[in-house]
Amino acid sequence: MSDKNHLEKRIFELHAAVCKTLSHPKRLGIIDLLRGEKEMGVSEIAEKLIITKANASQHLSLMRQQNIVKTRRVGVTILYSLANPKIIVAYDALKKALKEQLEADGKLLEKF
Amino acid sequence: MSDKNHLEKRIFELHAAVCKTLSHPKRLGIIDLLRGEKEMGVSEIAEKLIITKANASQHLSLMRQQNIVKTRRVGVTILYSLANPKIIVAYDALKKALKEQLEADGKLLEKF
DNA sequence: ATCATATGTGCGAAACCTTGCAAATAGATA
DNA sequence: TATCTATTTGCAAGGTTTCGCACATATGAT
Repeated sequence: MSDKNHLEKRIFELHAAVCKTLSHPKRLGIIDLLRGEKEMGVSEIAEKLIITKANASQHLSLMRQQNIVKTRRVGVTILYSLANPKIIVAYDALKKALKEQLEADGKLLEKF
Repeated sequence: MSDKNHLEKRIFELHAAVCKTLSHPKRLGIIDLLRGEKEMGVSEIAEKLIITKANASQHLSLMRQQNIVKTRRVGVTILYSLANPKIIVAYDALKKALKEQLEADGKLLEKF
């Protein structure tokens, strides 16, 4: 029991760590940019999200540590892409749950 | 375009806010306790997670603000339950993605 | 080797999160 | 009303996150 509880605790911690990485609007924006097998360099990502390159690099670095994105070097640029496309499934499931919740609350946003 | 971008930004912010709420081990523990239409009082939750009642109440309050849990009063105790069971779908999807990632990394945890 | 360009890193300030503890509240029941 | 119990809230300490800025590094081309 102590063992099982400890394992469960570890799992919650890992799960929470990934959620935490997903819990920033800019990082969600990055995931959305990269969905569908896309690859992008830091500068392009920074430009589309309207943030500094350094800041984009910081977020990407965090996401790489969590194995949410992976990198590939092509010449002088580093292309980022999703390391685990299944993350998108969770991303979409949460978005769907939120959408239905908003609709139920009458605060519906079309285009969601 | 400015409008669409702004809306998207709002959506990322909402999505991120919910992710943030899900990004704490104790709160994931609470969700896990409440899955499957279960209802529980603050004291019982605090006891099972081995945290103080005040702390459990603090986490629950945060989750109620995000409409992740809802409450119902029965006599002197306040029963908490999941407000939006679809959140569990996202929760499980992420867990599954993590599981596969860990297995691919060779760091597999059985019982996950 | 030197330069130009694409990324990454270190640092400090401000904002934010988590916790325990003590005190406050809200119903229920006598 | 007085009181009991379950829950909530206020607060301060300590920790973490995010950001911009300046600087550092890496690769390719000249």
